[in-house]
Amino acid sequence: MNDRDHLKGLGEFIRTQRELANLSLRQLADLAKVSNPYLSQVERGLYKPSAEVLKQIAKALHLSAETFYHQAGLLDEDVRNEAADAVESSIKLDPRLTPEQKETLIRVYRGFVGVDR
Amino acid sequence: MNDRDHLKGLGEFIRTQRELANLSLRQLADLAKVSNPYLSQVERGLYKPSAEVLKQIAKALHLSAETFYHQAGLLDEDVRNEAADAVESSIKLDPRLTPEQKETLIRVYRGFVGVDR
DNA sequence: CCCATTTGCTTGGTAAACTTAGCATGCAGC
DNA sequence: GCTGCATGCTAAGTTTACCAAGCAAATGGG
Repeated sequence: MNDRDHLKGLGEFIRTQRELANLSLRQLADLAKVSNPYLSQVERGLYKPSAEVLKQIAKALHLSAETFYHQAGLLDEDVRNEAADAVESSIKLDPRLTPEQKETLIRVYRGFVGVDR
Repeated sequence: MNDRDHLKGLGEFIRTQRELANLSLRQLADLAKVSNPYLSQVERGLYKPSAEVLKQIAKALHLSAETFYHQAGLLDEDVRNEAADAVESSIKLDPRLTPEQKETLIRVYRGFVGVDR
């Protein structure tokens, strides 16, 4: 098991978030005040960004720094799979969703993770 | 105004905590798995430790990593829509989902709640 | 006193984070 | 066709986090 596997995960996570925000690599790099080649390398898992860079990226994407630290494995706690139930329960608790929409989302989610309840 | 001033604050903070715990520099260095010269330099504000080192130090001192990140100025911002974003962030953190699946789920979710970011 | 141990620090080096300049492709308008 | 601009990437360099070895001052026991 490569030590840098979780790094790659972090990079993919950043790239996904960037694309969800419809930002180009250069745009995000400017917002986060890092060079674009460096961001490129981070997203491909070649380097692990410092916490400050993570913080800037988080800010640029309007996400919490905690989210990124967690993804980067920088927050000590529990590698528990409570994350799985977190998706379903947060869906169930979201007041903006109708019951039908909740059901749809959970179905899609379970299809992805292969849960069979 | 020197850029390293807040760094010095962090170093002093670490040193204070270490002394409060009655640990020698070398002892804490061992616990945190860093070299003792390096810890010495960190405490005097010469270097800014990575988040991982901070995490190890926090653990060794039985303090929360958040405390240190905050002290290091790595955590300040953005405590906003915590509840409203619960669905999205839990999706993002779910290790069983591929980036593509996360993207799909979030798109569906945003479609439902009518978010436009 | 002497020796051992512990304290924090300096020096010199390596590896990795991060930058600047530039390359290649793709797409818009002319 | 070109031209210009945006995209992401590579190559080569600088900076800095971090380590191993070792040094000087203090402490304490014999």
